[in-house]
Parts: sequence; C-alpha cells; structure tokens
Amino acid sequence: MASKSKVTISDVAQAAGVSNSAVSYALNDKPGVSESTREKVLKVAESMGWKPNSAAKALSDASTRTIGMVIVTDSRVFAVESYFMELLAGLGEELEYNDYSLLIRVVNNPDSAMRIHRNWIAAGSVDAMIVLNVEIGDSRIELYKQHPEVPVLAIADPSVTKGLPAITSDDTYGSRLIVDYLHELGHKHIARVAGPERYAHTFIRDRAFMAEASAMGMRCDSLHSDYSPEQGRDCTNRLLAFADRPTAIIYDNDVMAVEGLHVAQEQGLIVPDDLSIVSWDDSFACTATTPSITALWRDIPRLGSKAVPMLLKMINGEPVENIMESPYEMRQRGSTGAPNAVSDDE
Amino acid sequence: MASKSKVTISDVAQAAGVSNSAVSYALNDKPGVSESTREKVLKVAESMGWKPNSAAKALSDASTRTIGMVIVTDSRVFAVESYFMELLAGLGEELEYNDYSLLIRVVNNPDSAMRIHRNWIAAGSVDAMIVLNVEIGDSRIELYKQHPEVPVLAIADPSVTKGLPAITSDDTYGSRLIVDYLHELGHKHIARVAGPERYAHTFIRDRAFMAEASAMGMRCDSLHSDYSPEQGRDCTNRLLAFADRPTAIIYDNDVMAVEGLHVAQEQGLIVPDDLSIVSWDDSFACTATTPSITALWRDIPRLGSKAVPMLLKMINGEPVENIMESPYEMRQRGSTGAPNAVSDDE
DNA sequence: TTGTAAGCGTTATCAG
DNA sequence: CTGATAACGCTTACAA
Repeated sequence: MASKSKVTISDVAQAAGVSNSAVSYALNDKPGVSESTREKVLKVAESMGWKPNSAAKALSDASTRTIGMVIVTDSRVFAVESYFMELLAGLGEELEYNDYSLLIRVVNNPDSAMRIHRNWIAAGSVDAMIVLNVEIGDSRIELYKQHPEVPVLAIADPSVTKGLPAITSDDTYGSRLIVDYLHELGHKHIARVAGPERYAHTFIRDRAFMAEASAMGMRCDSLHSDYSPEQGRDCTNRLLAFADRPTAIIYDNDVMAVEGLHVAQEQGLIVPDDLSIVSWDDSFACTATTPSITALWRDIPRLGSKAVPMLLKMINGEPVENIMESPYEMRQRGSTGAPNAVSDDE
Repeated sequence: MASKSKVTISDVAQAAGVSNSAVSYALNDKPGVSESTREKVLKVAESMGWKPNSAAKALSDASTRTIGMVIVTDSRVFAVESYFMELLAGLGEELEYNDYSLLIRVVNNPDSAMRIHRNWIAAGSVDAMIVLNVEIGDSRIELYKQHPEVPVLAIADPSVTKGLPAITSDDTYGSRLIVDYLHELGHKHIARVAGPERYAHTFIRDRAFMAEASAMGMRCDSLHSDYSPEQGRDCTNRLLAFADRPTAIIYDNDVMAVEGLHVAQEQGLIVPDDLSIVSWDDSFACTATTPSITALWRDIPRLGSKAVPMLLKMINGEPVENIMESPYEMRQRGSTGAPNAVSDDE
C-alpha cells in the first residue's frame, strides 16, 4: 500500500543496471542511448512507477510547465465570472493536452496583483503569463516590457499592449454588428451603458460605436458604469429621463442589461416597442427574462484554446502573430424590435 | 533595464561579505545568525532585488506553497461556474494572505482528472489538494487514502470521505429550511428536481428532503437530472403531467429553476398561485425572471476562506476537525406563495 | 555566531 | 553508446 512515491531516476538507473544519464535520455526521448537500453529503462521506470519530480525538473532546466494568471476581482462584480470560467474552460482543455497547468491567484486589488506578478517573475514560478482586462497605461504591461525573459500574452487589443503579443476578439467588428442590427430595425437614436472607462476594451468599443453610429446617420449617447446592477439601473434611469430619449440601449454586460430591462418595465415602457435592449455578451440570465434579451454572443472558450499555441510558441522562443478573432453571433431575442416612433422621418 | 532577475543567495552572500547559510538563515527569520548580520543581509538582499526561487525551494524542502485543484466540467453545464468562482474568491483571498497559490487544471472527463491527480502526487507538484463534487464511491477518495503523505481536503459531507478531512455546508439543514418554509406556506405536496444521483450531496439532500417532508406530513416526489436546462424543462413537464401534481417544485440549481418557471408559465400556470418554485443556490439569474425566484442562498466564499486554515494545518501535519457550516438564508421572492388549492384540508 | 558542505532530483557536459 | 560529474538555488546538519 501507499507506494511511497519517491522513485527517482537513480532508483530506476540502479534497478535497470545502467547509469543515471542513460535513464534521463531514455525517459526524455533524447538521442545518446541505444534502443535496447531505452526499452529496458522505460519498462523498469514504468514498473517502478517513476514520475518526474516537477521541482527538480524546474530547477534543472528552468521550466515549470505552468502558465500564470492573476485575477483581480472587484468582489462585488460577478459579471466577469462567466467570462473567466469560459476562458478557463478553453485554456484548460488545450493546456491539458500539452501537459501544462495554470497557476492562479485571485486578489481584490491591483496592488496585490502587481506584487504577485513581480514575485512570480523573480521566482521563476511560471513559464509564461496571461494578462487580462488590460487598462489604458496598464502597469502590468510596463512591468513585462522590462522583463522580456518571461513570455506574456495579453488578452487585449494589440493597440494597447505596446508590442506585447496579443489575442483578442475584434470589438470594433462586434460594435458594428450591434449598431447595424439596430439601424436595420429602424433606430435613429441609441445609447450605450459602457463598462469602466479605464479598460482598453471599453475605449475601443466607445470609439467603434460612435464611428458606426455616425456613419449610419444615427445618434449614440454613452454613459460609463462599473458593471454593477446598481449602476445598470442608475444609468438606465438617467437615459430615460431625457425628453428626447433613445429607442435602444446597449449594455456592456448581461447584469446591467437585465437591470435595464426591469427599470424600463417598471416605468411602464413596453420592451421592445418603446425601448429595445441589447446585451454585450450572452449568458443564461439573458434567456431568463421576459422578454428574453437579445445579446451579442462570443465564443470565449475558443479564444482560450487559441491562446495556448501562442503561449507555447512564445515559450519556445518562436515569434508569434497577434490574433484578432471575430467569433460573434447576434442572438436575436424578444427585447429588440422596430421602434414605434419612427414617424417623424418617413 | 531588464534586471535579469537572477539574484541568488550566493550573490547576496558575496555582496554582504558573509556566508551562504548566514543569508539563508537571515532571510528565513531563523536563529543561527546575529542581529547585526541579519540586518545587513536583509538590506543587501532588498537592494539587490533578491527573490526566492520557487523551484529551488521546492526541491530543497519539498514544499511548493501551492494547493492543487482539478475541476471536471461537463463543458455544457455551466451551472457550476458561479459556485466555483465564488469558492475561488474565498480561497483566493485567504491563500493570498498566506502566500499560497492555486494550481488548477480544468478537464472534461473523470479519467483525465485521475491521471492528473496521480501525476501531481508522484511529482510532488502541490502541498495539498482540494477535492470537489465528491461522488458515491469516488475513486479520488480511494486514491488519496493510499497516499496519506499528501494532505487532501474534501469539500463534501464527512460521511462520504472515508475519514479524509472534510468541510461542507450542512445540506440536511438546508433541505429542512426549504421544506419547512413551504410547509408553513401551506404546501402538502412538493417535488424536487435533483442533480445527478452519483453526487454525494444529491444523495444527502434526497434523504433530507424525504425525511423532513414526511416528518411534516407532506408528500415529496423526486426526479434526478443532469443540471442542464433541457432536463430542467423535461422534469418539470413530467411533474406537471400528473393529475395529482405538486404545488411546489424545488430545483437543485438556478438554471433548472428558471427553465421550470418558464415551462409552468408556458402551460398557463400562475406562479406562485398554481405552482411555487424554489432554487437551491441563489444567483443573478434568479432575480432576472418575472416573478423573481425564491432561492436558498449559501455563503460559498466563506466556505472557501474557512477551508484554508484547515489546509495549512494539514500541511503542517497537525490534526484537523471536520467543519460543517450552515451559511444559509432563504431569499424569499415572488415565485413562492401559498398554494391556491388547500381547501380540501381546512 | 559563523562558514563549509552535503543533499534535494533533474538535465547536460564531457570524458571514456 | 555509456557513465561519472557538475550544475540549478536553496536548506540544514555539522564543523570551526
């Protein structure tokens, strides 16, 4: 019982009657050992239940087979949850296939996050890092620019990563998809409840919405929020208070979209006749409401899967191309339709 | 630029003009070094930007400051997401405070999971493991019983962990809370759409529901599901098809509860008058529906926080007591009320 | 109080 | 093709 699991390479070597290094070569499929001894070694190692010791390997060749990720949660904002889990699922499958693990730290403020990044870099705890939720002038980007020895992949638009490799979904395209969809329905005046201004992707979406709206001859108001349900309600109230109110509101997450729908209904508005509602990012919550909420779906797991080959290349020292994905789909549901007050233009 | 971050203990020793071991002692707050040299060493180490190399430390003292967790996702069932993220948040904060990280692997089938468990045990990749979603006769429990050298904490009822340390929320108590609540509302015939039978917690809830219902003189039907929206609909349809249908249905997750609500409404039933609906586990989706769904809330992050001290004790070789938490709260919302057909008893 | 040196399990170099 | 042997960076007896 309890095979004390302390079988080392030397044990195997002794048992097989060969040298230490012969075993290492055999086990790692490297040249420098005859086919016959290789087979013998493999057999013995197998039967003794040898497994590589991760610490020793890491110390010896400075590789950990580990990818690091520090997640900053606002603790109150659970909107990121589903994004993160989907990403994790995509990453997990590919990483698993390549025998890599994820080293994760969850913290609630950016300073702790920076401390951990610094420690991991110095301690050599990971072979590569993934950086999420990049902000304008993100200090993590600066940090890694100073440490070219550790590969970093930013899940962010290349325009904000200062040359660091990046993979992202094309938010400009996504924004257009939504605006065009509403335009076709006949909307002339839309509004957007965006996420926090500091996030790069918020900025990119802001710009894309404005550009596409004006290209279509539409007006687009915009408010920034912290993704919370409270601000979802608040922003909706403010947008609806204007005499000249928008006929459609796009929310930067599902949580705020649901709250927005509720606010509109509480004010006696009919959705979608009086107001159309769209959520950026689909989730189960969007199907729970009445009417259900039209959403821009993204294949987030796919983003995760595609990130892995990039990471592996980077770890190998090979150059990588940035990836810009467009895994979108407008999921049309009951919360959107033609505005009922388009008479003034026809 | 690019401080090549390769400052070792010997570098510090040389710079400080002391020996290798003196530095180690000083840096680790251990006796065997004078106060003056300790100070000097600390100052030099700080100025040189020394950070411990994790691999070397791990190899030397067989500790990784890492807790492992293998998550098996059904990939289609995202219901676990929020549970998992909340747990992670709770764990993360405490672990961070104690300078531990989480090593995570996400896989989609139990066999890969077992492979990883075996590898991590043999490779000494972690100081301790957390095991989730324990099943009846779980092979992971068997595995760790054979490896007493690696500490494991099961997030499960102690009755199914065969002596391994466990922390859990008291699902028996939670079940009672729900049944009693419905009983007080006047329900006599309730039903339950449970999770998969293989999970230990499903079994425990099953038993608790039956016991409490019969203690209250109520009837309680029960169906098992896979947590998916489809089966949520399906089970609801089957329960409502009976001439003598229940006046309340409890679902083992929020996803099925939402689907159940929709099915009932599609059949023209008024919720809660014709049918009350309760969700085990609260989430944002429960507040998105009309009416919103009454849910049994659990403080899951707290469970995560409380798990950490147990893990640390176990790593230290100290004995631990199992923990049984009752962090529940019935969140009463619009989906529950008195049944409208209680006339036959009064 | 200090320094020296052995060992942790691998990989990699360099003789044989 | 094989087998000693020296790294890797740290901890920890043990000697001085």
